[in-house]
Amino acid sequence: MKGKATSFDIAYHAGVSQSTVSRALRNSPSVSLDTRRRIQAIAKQLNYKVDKNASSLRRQHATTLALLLFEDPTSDDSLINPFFLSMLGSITRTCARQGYDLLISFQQLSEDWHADYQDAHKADGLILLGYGDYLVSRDRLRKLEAQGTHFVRWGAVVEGQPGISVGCDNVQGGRLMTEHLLGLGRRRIAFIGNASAHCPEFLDRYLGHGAALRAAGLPVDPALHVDDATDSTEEVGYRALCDLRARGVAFDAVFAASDLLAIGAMRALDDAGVRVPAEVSVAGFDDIPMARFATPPLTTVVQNTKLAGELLVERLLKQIRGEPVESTMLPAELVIRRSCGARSAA
Amino acid sequence: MKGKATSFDIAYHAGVSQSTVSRALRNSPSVSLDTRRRIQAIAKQLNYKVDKNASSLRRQHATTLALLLFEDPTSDDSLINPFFLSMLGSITRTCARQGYDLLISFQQLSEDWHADYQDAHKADGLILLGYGDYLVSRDRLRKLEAQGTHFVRWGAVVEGQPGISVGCDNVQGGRLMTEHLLGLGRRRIAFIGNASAHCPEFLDRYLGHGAALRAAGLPVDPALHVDDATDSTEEVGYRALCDLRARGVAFDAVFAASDLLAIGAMRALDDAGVRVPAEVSVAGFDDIPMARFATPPLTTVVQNTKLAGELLVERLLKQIRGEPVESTMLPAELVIRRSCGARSAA
DNA sequence: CTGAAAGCGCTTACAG
DNA sequence: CTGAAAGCGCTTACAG
Repeated sequence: MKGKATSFDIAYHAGVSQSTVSRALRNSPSVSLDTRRRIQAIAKQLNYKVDKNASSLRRQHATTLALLLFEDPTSDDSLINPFFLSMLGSITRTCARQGYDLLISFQQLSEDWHADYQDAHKADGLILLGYGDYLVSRDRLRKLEAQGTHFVRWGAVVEGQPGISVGCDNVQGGRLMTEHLLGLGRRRIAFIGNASAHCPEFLDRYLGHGAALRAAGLPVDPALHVDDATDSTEEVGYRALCDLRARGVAFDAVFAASDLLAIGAMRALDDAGVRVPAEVSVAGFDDIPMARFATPPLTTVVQNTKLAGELLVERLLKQIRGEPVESTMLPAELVIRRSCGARSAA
Repeated sequence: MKGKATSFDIAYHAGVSQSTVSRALRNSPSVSLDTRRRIQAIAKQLNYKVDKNASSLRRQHATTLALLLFEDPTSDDSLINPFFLSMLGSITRTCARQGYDLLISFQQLSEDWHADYQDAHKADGLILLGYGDYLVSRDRLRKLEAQGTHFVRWGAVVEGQPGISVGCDNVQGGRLMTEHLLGLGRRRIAFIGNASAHCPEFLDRYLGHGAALRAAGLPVDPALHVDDATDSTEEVGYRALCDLRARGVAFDAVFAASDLLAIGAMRALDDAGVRVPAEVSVAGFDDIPMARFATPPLTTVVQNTKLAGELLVERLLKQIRGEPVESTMLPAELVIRRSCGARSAA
């Protein structure tokens, strides 16, 4: 027994042909139960595993998915948006449950991430995660689609976008949060987050925010909008809040388009001696693990990442099988913590 | 052009044999530069990628590594220790830089994780991450070693352990932190974390803690040690602190063997109306991202996860190439934040 | 510097 | 229910 055992070794030990071994190991009913059992026992005993490369090559199917996490070129080398991390667990486990292996790669938005994985037959399909400029990634998505690559992405469900997405109902999330803030008696709500096609998720959250405002008969004041916050980092949130104060606009609440932005904003508020939530309410979006450990604990919008991961994998697998699939929107839900304060009156 | 292009297609277009195409694409100097360039250009134009399965099968080398994150069976389905997450980025990037693909899988400690990946020729080696009972995993490690599987693990560097490890200098980290606490005037330091061979990392931290105590001429009081904290979760930290208080022992500091434990302990302290750090100092270990957002921000021990990831990959690759490798210990460093308070005197 | 040929370890029609 | 044979798409001695 030098090197790994092959199906020929098993065949020899079992006294059958190699083809029968192959069938038995795939549990083909055309092999008698007895033989099947016997072969499987020998395989186990010899510690035999079907060679994945040979099998994939022959079947033209890798039984592997690739998870591509793409980040802004600007972002720090070691920084991963903690939000995606929560999804990672769910995706990994769902793949395992389905018998698929998962390749993972972190890509700069600038790189040629659309290539490789499926072309080289490494994976049967791609799962795409990552913020970053949507208008940049859209072209890549189109190319992927043109090449017939199977892929699903997490993100805003946008009309006429290439491929299919699973995303949170960002409009609803934005609306719910602003309604909550209004219910708390807040009237001048600053919004931090770029609201353009570059950041469709932030845009939707802003749209929901505006809808809630208008429904309450309140104006949408552009002076309260920090529109140049495209990246989701604490630094950007910090600066956004400083800008807001530098402009001299009055506000009694801050709704940040992500938790990281909100946490940065809270720190700026603290540095400026503004009390949260006594003077200003702060709200975020995502419910990353550290949201509950912020000071004060952050009120935010949860997205069901467990379900999201499952849907992403399931949709991709369906697509690979040639079944029809559609984009899906997951409901958003508020988590009320202390950063917005309590209702002022009954 | 139906289906993906193969090397035969390229050969046809270039007017050479398929073998020459294969050589040219691997950049073999035995093919004339001209021909090489021409073939590479055609390949690019046809969007050709070498089939990884065929290549791996033929070369008997997958150019793929597998990252196995193993967790306690007890831990929540979606919970991943945030500490490992920081390492993930570094590992992924290092693999990419070396031209290796990375498979990822989360395994329950109870599963047969030692099998599969290398036997099925999916990966050339394994990277093992995860706390959990070391005495349980050790047997698996031995089996891996007996099978000739290449692997490296993150964790305590233990005398006579199977395989090689990259880990933090936990003894040093424990010593530094206790010295810091002592320097702050604390004398009754509770330690949360199981100190046995089941948790060699916690054990080393405890050993360092004890060494610092003894060096200062202070006793190591077993009453101050919560020894049944084997899992690294906030809940366990919370309970540990409650136990400590229930026992009625006095303490002016808590050194938790991990940040998650420390954060749980701080919450219990807060619930009990004990002020941190005014009445009790709290320290952790790991420096997970949320440590700085805890209330108060947590003083802890940083481990260089970027370097750790790089070393893990580098060691594994060396091992695969048959070069000699050794376990390595990374230095530990304190991050002083507010949870321990300031020096009482000058 | 290039080509013809063998073979990596499987899976799967095809024939019996 | 089982076996002999072809072939998945490469890489690499071997020969020229």
